[in-house]
Amino acid sequence: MNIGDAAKATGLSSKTIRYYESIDLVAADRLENGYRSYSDAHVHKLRFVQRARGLGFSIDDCRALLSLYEDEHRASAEVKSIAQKHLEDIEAKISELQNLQQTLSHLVEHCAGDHRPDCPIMDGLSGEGGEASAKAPKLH
Amino acid sequence: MNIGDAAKATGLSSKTIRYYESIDLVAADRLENGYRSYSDAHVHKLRFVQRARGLGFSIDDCRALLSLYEDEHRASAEVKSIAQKHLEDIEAKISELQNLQQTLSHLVEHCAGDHRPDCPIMDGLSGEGGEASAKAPKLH
DNA sequence: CTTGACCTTCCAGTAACTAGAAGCCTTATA
DNA sequence: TATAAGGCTTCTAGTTACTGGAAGGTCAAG
Repeated sequence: MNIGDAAKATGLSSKTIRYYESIDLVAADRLENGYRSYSDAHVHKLRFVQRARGLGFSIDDCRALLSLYEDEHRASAEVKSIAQKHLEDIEAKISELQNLQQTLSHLVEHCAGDHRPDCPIMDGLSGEGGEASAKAPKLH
Repeated sequence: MNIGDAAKATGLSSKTIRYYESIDLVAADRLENGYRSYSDAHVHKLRFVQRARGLGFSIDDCRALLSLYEDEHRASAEVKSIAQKHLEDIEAKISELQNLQQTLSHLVEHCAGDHRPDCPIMDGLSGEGGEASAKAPKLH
């Protein structure tokens, strides 16, 4: 099938599929006219990547997972280790965001939000009264 | 003071401060030798931005917040609206990540993580038995 | 034979920096 | 006074994972 059909079959855009090929993640065959041609196996790999990306795995993780996917003799420990690392990253990011959420919602709650200039949010940002952001770790 | 001292005073790197100037976020004066020169007011603005970034505000948000910061007649409602929008984004992202975390931790828990190839994580990614990632929204 | 829907490649832009190169300025020391 | 270390300058390019758009080739239908 052509790239458009592969796109429909996987939920990825044609652009994305071409991009994946350009970074040597999932290659396609070529027809005589230069068009890309996708088999069921190709589509499976693309869907695999689509699901992994949907779970937040990086492209590099996807690369590793794909090669394990194709490896008959893989050890599930290798897969698990990648997933566990990713899970830890996610959990760390959740904590970060929860910190931010706490700090921010505090500030927002205490802001009148009217026509006057007085604003606890601004005070927090300009460093008045305790370091509002002192504990807020960097995003990403 | 020179950029290096401003960096120490704000917790930002010199590179970052130059970058902020290049995108017209916080400009510095210039000495005769071409060096950037920072006053206390400059440093305050930089720290303001540093705190806002620490709370996850985008550069564009920072730009808006800075101009409100400098505006004697601002309405706190404007500040609050920016913060509230950001807070909602954060909360949305937390939910997304919590979804991923649930799905992933499920898969990870059920993976033996040994030398054998059988792997529920792989099964999930390859689409066997229910769409593991169907509900997982995109990150970012 | 032309229209429209495909397909191709290549270039640029996104967010917010960060790294590195090449070269000037300043300050301290031998 | 020469020089070496360190700080400053600008500019380019790389990071992540795509996305949009331009210019042009291909194919099926009417």
